[in-house]
Amino acid sequence: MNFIKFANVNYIMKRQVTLKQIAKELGVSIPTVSKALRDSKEISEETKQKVKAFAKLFNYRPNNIALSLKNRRTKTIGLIIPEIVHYFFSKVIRGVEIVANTKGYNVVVGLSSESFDKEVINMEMLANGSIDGFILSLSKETMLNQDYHHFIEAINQGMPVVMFDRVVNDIECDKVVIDDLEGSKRAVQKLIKNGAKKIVAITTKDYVSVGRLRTQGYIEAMEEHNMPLESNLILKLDDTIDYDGHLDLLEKEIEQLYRTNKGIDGVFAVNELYAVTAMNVARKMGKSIPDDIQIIGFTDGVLSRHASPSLTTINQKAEDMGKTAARLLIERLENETDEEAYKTVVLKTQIIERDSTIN
Amino acid sequence: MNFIKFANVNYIMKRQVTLKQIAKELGVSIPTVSKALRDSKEISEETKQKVKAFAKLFNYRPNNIALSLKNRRTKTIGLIIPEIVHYFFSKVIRGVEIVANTKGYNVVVGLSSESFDKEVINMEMLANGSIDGFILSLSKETMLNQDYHHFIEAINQGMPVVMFDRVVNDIECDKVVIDDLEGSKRAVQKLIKNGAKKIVAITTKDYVSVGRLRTQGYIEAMEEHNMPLESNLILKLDDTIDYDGHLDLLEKEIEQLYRTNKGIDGVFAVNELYAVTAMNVARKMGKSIPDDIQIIGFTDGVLSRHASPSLTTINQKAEDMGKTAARLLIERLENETDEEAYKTVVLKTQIIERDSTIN
DNA sequence: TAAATTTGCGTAAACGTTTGCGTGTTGATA
DNA sequence: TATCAACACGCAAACGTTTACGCAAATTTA
Repeated sequence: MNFIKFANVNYIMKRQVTLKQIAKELGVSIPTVSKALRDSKEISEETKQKVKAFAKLFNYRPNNIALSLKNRRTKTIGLIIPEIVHYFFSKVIRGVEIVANTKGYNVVVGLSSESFDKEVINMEMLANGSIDGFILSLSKETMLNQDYHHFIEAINQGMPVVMFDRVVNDIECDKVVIDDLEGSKRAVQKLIKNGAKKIVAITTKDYVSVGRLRTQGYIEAMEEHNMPLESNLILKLDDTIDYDGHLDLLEKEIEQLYRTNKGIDGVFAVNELYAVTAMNVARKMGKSIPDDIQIIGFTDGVLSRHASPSLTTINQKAEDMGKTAARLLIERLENETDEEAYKTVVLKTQIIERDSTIN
Repeated sequence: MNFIKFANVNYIMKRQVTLKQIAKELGVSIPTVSKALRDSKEISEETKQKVKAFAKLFNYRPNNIALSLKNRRTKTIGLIIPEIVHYFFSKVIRGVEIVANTKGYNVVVGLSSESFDKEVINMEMLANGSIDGFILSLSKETMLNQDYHHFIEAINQGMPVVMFDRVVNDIECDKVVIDDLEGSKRAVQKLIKNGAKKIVAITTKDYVSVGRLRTQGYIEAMEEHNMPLESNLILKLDDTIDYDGHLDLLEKEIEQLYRTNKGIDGVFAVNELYAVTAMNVARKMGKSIPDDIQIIGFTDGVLSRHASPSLTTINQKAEDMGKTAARLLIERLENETDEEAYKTVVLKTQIIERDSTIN
């Protein structure tokens, strides 16, 4: 007999009790126990009482794995994200968790670390019966490679997939995105309306789908207001993997941008790291925010909120995105009906006004 | 027959193939297929070839749930954390993921949201066979309640538990913590050595174990240097749940602290939110950092790194903590040996020098 | 050529459930 | 008292694996 000790008291270690053990102990069959616990009318009141009492005493809980095997559904969602130490993605996780849990689902998280191979491996680890469906956002490498066979295979095997934020249009599955183009357009319009004359965009290379759309939003807003649209006003940064010194390089590039383009008075950045760095560099160069330069960044995260002055941002709706993705997936898992109606939900962004713009 | 479509090509939808189907197709028994795939010498070369070819063609993968049931181990770790939109905890997750994945484990994440009930519910959802062991950090409410029955029950049922960061000493299980006391002591010593004469501590209420220890570190350092130790130099904040306006309140309290204690020239904060807020408030009051006031915060996160000036911090070793916890758990899961030797691993912190102190 | 061994496969049981169905016992009805 | 329904339970099969064991056929040995 095994013991465990707490506060100097020894507790008998009772391994998780099964139907079999209850049945044996009570001298009935396993199905009888099962039925008694599920209140089947096949079983007499007396037996039910007995079984229930015993089950309660020994804290019986049906083994989830056995149920999963029998039901051929695990009530578990696989969530693959490119990076977890990241405000946006951790908020998405939270959204997924909240909806999943209220519907009785668990969430297993896989990290691709922006790597194609890890994305594939993670999906393979989960696709063998461990989960009922995927929620995922593409790694940067996958976007570069444009190799989507692992998604196709998953869908192919009847495993529903919901993509969010970084999606691939060609694949037929449910998707959740925000109005990247519209949102950036409004941000740039706000800078223009606030009187900015020379606005730069700090963005990523075009293979990042959301980066491309946000850049496009900047361009359209500028064009519609007949603002000077020069290619050197658009700084496209290579944000592959964070390495040490990444931040230094970022600062240098932005400083360079300011120096080669005198008179910049507006900055539109596609993420909050770029925005806050743009602000810090400007301040080090003696500029005042928002009087000399106004700044708006995408993604409303901790950096924006706690920067000084705080940053005006476009809310990326991370938690909503997670919740929506989870709802879409669970709906598809539980309604075998409307087989082929894949949806793409577009979430509306809004501008959170803070102190890096004139309000 | 079902189809899926990609790039305008129809693919036949092949549901995950099983041993049974392969057996039927090849006219052999299920065990033969199983053995063939596992290269058993009971099976002839010829049959092996045939089976393997077929399995490869149909991309056979053993069903994980069935394996879990048979082996009575899921190769899945349950990770319960109080909050996910949080630099420290998301880094811990990453650490756990990395180690878990390299050892063939999955990680299912549960969020307690600092709530006792959710912590219990999450553990119950997972403890019924879904996972092999827990890694967890206590919710604030649990620390307040001091109700640990759910941990005891888990351990009681033979489910190993590893606690990290916010641990409870009375429970016998593996633990990973950092040298909170030692680390804070060194931080405060640094401020003293740098010439600070009037140092405040901004900390949490004492029921938060790590807060208590860090406060204790401050006190010991102050005492050892014969510095004035006044109770109004220690600001103990109630950091239960983030509600809207939480930040405003925080700023007010800190401003109050500065106003009632003239001549503060050193701040020791137990987390980076407090540190960055202390800095922002000081700056708004016209103080210069680090010339007028030097600041050191616990936890080396994004806020500290991207604040301006950047914050000197104590590295909380989040990723190491996750990795260590995962290693401890997996070791216990895989070595049935050394039954009762529970370990507590203490990770050493170090000070990351940045611009909020004179270096 | 008979006996012993090896080879190659199938059977059965197990992991922990649930559910359809069969069956013996009880009590009521004719 | 014979017949029938209702009751209360057990059996079997199923989910997808793995593994110990049994057994016939093929091969080797004496």
